[in-house]
Parts: sequence; C-alpha cells; structure tokens
Amino acid sequence: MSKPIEVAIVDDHTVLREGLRKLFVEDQKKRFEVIGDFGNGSDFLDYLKKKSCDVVVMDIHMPIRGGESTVELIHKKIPDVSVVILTMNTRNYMMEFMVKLGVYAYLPKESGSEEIKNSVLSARDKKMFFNRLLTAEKYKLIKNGRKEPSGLTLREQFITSLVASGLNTVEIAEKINLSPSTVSKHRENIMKKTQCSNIAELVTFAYQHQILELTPR
Amino acid sequence: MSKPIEVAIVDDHTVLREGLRKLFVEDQKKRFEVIGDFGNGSDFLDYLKKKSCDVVVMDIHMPIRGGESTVELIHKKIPDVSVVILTMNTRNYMMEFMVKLGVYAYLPKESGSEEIKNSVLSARDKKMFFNRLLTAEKYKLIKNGRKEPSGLTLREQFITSLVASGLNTVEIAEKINLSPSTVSKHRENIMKKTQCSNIAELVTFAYQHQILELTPR
DNA sequence: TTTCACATACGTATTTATACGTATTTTTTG
DNA sequence: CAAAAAATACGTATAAATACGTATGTGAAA
Repeated sequence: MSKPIEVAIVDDHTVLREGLRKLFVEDQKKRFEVIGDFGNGSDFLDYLKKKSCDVVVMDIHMPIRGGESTVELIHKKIPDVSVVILTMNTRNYMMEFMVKLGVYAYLPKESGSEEIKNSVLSARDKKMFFNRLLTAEKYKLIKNGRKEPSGLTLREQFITSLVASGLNTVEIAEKINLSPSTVSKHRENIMKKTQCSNIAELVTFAYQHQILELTPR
Repeated sequence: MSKPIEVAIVDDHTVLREGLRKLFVEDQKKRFEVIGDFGNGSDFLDYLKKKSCDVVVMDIHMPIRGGESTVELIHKKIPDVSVVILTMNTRNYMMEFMVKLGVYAYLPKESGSEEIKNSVLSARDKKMFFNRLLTAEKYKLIKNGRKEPSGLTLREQFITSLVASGLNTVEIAEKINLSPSTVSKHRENIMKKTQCSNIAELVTFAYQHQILELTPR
C-alpha cells in the first residue's frame, strides 16, 4: 500500500461521522486518511474547490444540500472523486439514480465496518462494490436499462417521491437545482402518466409502487 | 458523581453504535459505562432479562423489533430503565407516542455530543430533557391530553380520510351534505392539529394512523 | 348552569397547483 | 449518424387550497 486513501465523510449525523472517522483512523493497516467530515453537501463541495479527495462516504438525506444534487455535481465536475453511499434510503429508484451517476457502492446503514472499508477500497480503484442491496445482477439490470413498472422515468419517479413527501414545486426545484417551470412540467407529465388527478392520489400511487415507503409504527 | 451510569445502545447502524460508544467511553469525567450495544430491540430485551441498565439510547427504525414496541415493553415491565430516543424520525405523532410511553428525551440525529450526554444524565435522574424538537411547551401539550391517538375528532378523521383519498373540498361537501365552507374549516383545523403543511403529508399521516389503509396490489 | 369542545357556516386575501401551449438541449437508442 | 425519448425551461389562465377572522347551535362535563 503506497499512500493512504484520502477519505471524506459527509453526513448530517454528528455521532455517525465520529463513528466513521474512528473506523478509518483505527484501521490496522493504516490504509485511510480522513481528510475531513462535513454536515452537508455544500460544505464538502466548498472543500473540493481547494483540496483533493479520493473517496467520499456520503449519506443522502441532508439539510442544505442533499446527497442527490451533491453526487450529481461531483459526477459532472469532479469525476475523479469516487462516491460511496451509506444511507437508510433503500428504495430502488434511489439506488438506480445513484448507480447511474456512477457511485461505486450503495450501503444500507446496518453495514458492518469491514464492508464499509472494503467498499472504499473498491471505490478508490474505480471498481463497483456489490452487497445484499446492490447486487451484481441488479447492477446489470440498471446498466442495461430496464422499463420501469410504474411507467415513470427515473427523473419522474424522483420528483414523485419529493412531491409525495410534502415538498412544493419551488422547494423541489431548489433541492435538485432545477427551474420551478421544469419541475412544474414534470409534475404535469407525472399526473398524466399515473392518471392521478390530485396530490393525494399520487401519494397513494407512490406507496403502492415503492417510490415511497411507509415507516411502520 | 458516585458510580458511572450504565448505558446501553440500541441501533441497527453499526457505525453509529461505534460512534456513540466512543462518545460515552471517552467522556473526560468518566460518568458513563457502556454495558452493551445491540442491533435491534429484541437483543436488548434479552439482555435485560439477566442484567441491569440505567439508561438506553435507542433508535426507532430497526429490523426484528423496532423502537416502538421495545419502548412499550420496557415501559410496562422494566420502568426502571430510562429511555432516550435518538432518531431521524422527527414526526410529531411518533414523538407524542414516545413521550406518552415515558421516554426522557427525543433527539434528532443531527444532535451534538454534549446534547446526547446531557440527555442521558437527565434520563438517569428521571428528568425530562428538552431540545428544539421536544420543547417544554410541546411536552405540556402532550401531557395535558389530546385524547385520540391521531389527535383528531371523529368528524375530522372522517374528513381526513376523504381528503386523503383524493376528494376535493366541494366533492367532500356534496358527499356528506355540508357546506364547502364547513369542510374548508374542518380541513384548516385538521392541518393545524396534525401539523401537516400540505396534502401529501396528510395522506402519510392518514396511513400511519390507520385512517386510511393501503390496499396491496 | 355555565363553560367548553365540536360541528356548523360565511367572507376574503394569498399562495399553490393544474393544464394548456411552445421550444431547446441532452441523452438514449436503433 | 439519425431519430426518438427525456429533461430542460417559459408563459399564461384557471382552479383549488390555505390561512386568517367571525359567528352560531348543540350536547356533554365540571
């Protein structure tokens, strides 16, 4: 092992950042160097303007700038930075979205330490890391482009999930860096395709097509 | 400070358990002793059959046995164990549910280290710990009694179910022979009570409170 | 009995969603 | 490469929801 892998951590959960940091710092083989941890995507992107980073371990759900738009920006502007997603959002459409943006691993939050370390090693080498959530089979399916059972495109599914989780058009536009007009047009198309005539019906549609998940109580 | 507080950690996120453990173990004043960490509620309940514990820091969303039923069982059978909730489920109904089961703190996942430690100290002394999510005001409101689990009157629940199933104000008025103004006022009250800020959130609320049922496809 | 929660009802101003049309750019696919 | 599909964006008009205030009748509980 020549030089340690420069790892960044992006998650709004303070304790989890600490846990990840510890995991990398205390690696027996000294393979990692944590170059920073950040509470949102925005801070990390600021960091990247000045300094470098090999692999970033990132959550999706964050305030200010969520994982979606952060990964999108990294993918477009700084493709050298490899992304590993570590999240409790295990929905298929999100995984698909992230895989298409070139992330190298998609880990559920109950992943063990070794799994996380190995995914970072894979990502450093620009190699896909597979696990129970993102299997090689699923990866192939996504890459070979399959038809969505819901009839919605990926973008549409994504916006559906945001509408159904209670954001309005302007909030969605801000969240994923689009013009409100565009979001509005997507919503129009979504309503037509799903044959929903209002938001309430769309939320039910989202639950029934696993675009949203009902957290059991 | 006589003897250290026996703290247990229950969360399905491995890295987060590590982070919490570190936080308690590395306390300057040696006030805590982590007596175990568990990946689900079931394992923790098993532990409690044999050994003791002062305070448990617990997530809600977990496989096998989630926080809801775990806290419910602790509350009924082992009320000596104080519970601190640390979660990303910031929904009011969940907070209300947990407060009614006697948890001493309800922390969002972005809480800082000191906040978490202080909440455990409070819980050890059987004192409520308040923060931006669970304020003293909210706590009073919950304690001084909303009756319905949903907080809604029967009429309001009925109208909620109609709104959530996709009817608009005029359609609802026609369906149950009311003036649209009345329906509108009910809707206003419903939104206030449920603290929903739009229809999408209300639909989710309806599913979560069994006001609506999701028919499997 | 009188207070209180609930259900009823109206008015009004503001915000948000919906439903059209149009058009350019990007990505995918045959 | 060419065609098709998807994603982007704007304008404009109408419909609906939302958030206030106010008021009245009714039945149950303190």
